[in-house]
Amino acid sequence: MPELPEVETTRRALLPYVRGERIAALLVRERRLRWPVPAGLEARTAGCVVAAIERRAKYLLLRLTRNGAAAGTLLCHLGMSGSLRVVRATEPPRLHDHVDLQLGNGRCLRLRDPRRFGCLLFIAGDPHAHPLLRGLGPEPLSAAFDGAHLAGLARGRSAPVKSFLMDGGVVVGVGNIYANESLWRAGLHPRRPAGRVARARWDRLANCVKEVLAAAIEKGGTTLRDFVRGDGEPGYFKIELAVYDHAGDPCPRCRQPIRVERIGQRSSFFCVSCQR
DNA sequence: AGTGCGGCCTGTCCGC
DNA sequence: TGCGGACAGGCCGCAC
Repeated sequence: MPELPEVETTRRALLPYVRGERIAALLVRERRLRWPVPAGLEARTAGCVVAAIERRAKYLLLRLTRNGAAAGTLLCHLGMSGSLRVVRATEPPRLHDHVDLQLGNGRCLRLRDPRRFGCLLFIAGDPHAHPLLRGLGPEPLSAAFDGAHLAGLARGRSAPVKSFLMDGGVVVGVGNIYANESLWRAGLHPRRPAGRVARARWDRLANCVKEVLAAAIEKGGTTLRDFVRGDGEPGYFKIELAVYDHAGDPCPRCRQPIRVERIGQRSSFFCVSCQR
């Protein structure tokens, strides 16, 4: 399940193989993703150069140029089962390999997404003005994300702090796993109403989010080779998780058993003893 | 405006 | 062993 660290790891892994390469052809085998892959995308992208790969939240942005001038952006989201890999153009596609971006260097950027929660869209103008990106909160690892930002938005909000933290308008890239881990690290009970979190605790939470995500990205760097080896699965890395999927296990801090409850339709793992 | 929830999908796991 | 059902997940879009 690609969360922000996985998406960023993917971006870094693809960059050396894709940046500056010409698109020989775009091949779409399955258009039915979260939104249909736009008709005519093949013609729009063929001959373009992938000038850069950026990331915004969990979206990857492939900046295209034609004759050196901006020619639009491919916007890709991996949903929860998606992966992007660089393979040799001759490698036969497997089940759920929906899109190939065939490159001039004999390689191929291959999108695989069994559950089809992901998307591949084209944006002609400024991608950050696109409805999907326009309303997003700050990047969690940027300076704009801090305790003051969280405290300001939380004023008067009754939603559980966990739901608040997973709201993309508040901060991007904090999915269920990292929300659980960050709240445990910060000692915050996931059900506490966001409007009733003391000011100093927002500073702590912001720092914990940054630490958890940065550590995961660092871990991802150790498995970069898996992404281009072209044999098996895209090497999602294992991260040591303190609470997520550890119901009943002892809390690493106080040894009390980890509880699991549903908050906002999501499984929430926490320690009743040291999260308040 | 804020909040909660349904729906999109398939692979995996569990119990019968 | 085979089968059905629950569940996991991000996140849009709707209803209140």
